[in-house]
Amino acid sequence: MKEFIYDNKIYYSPIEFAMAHIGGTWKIPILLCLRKGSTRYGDLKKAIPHISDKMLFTQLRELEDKEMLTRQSFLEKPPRVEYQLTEKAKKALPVIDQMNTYGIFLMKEMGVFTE
Amino acid sequence: MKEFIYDNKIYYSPIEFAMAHIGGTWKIPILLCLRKGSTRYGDLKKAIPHISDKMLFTQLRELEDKEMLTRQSFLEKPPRVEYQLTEKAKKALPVIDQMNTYGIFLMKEMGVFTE
DNA sequence: CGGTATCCTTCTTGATACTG
DNA sequence: CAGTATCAAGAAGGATACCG
Repeated sequence: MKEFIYDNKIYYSPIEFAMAHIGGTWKIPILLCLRKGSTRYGDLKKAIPHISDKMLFTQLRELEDKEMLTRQSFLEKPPRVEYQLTEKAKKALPVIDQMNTYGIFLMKEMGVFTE
Repeated sequence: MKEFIYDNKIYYSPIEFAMAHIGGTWKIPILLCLRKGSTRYGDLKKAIPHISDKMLFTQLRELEDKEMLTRQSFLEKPPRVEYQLTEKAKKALPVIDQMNTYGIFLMKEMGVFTE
């Protein structure tokens, strides 16, 4: 597999490319919350309590730039914004689920129990 | 899902835990090379030319600490060291393959072609 | 409500050089 | 051959405060 450039960044494998879309600490939790029904900024904050505003903000923008979600803003008072998964993001969900399954396997393997 | 602590580090989901094992830039490429038959430090260097010695060294140690590979050193001249995937790591391979498939899907979607 | 900006710290990665 | 050490640059992440 040859390396390639996308958006001024070099990638050496499809996996690196995939990781740019769903990797890092926050992207998967955000995508999972959106699947579970959260649509608004405040919903996401509640569902992921340990994320800072800055991280939620920057990660949402990155996901939007990568077309993993759409952002629709309504001109109301108080303001309302809705985030939705794109088809591209929905295709990632099975991968994420499998990763989750593997994580649970590892936790059992290492003797990590969660009550 | 409640957060949990393992090895003095806090995790908020099984996915984060899985990512600690196979995430980052280098762990997956290393695991894939070992699957493809590389067993020695030099083999890995050749198969992943853009990795620095420091990164290869530190990532191998981390993977060893996490029991994703075994390191067997032979007292010969010149020295010989062999790395092998553990069962735990082999269980990650389907996840990695699916991630690869998703990466290829994304590349096609974004119009990234590799000759 | 839903951001956005600034500053600062910490973690990750890279370059380089040296060793048993 | 297979590391190991040191230094530095850059990216990622957290704290805090303010805005439309």
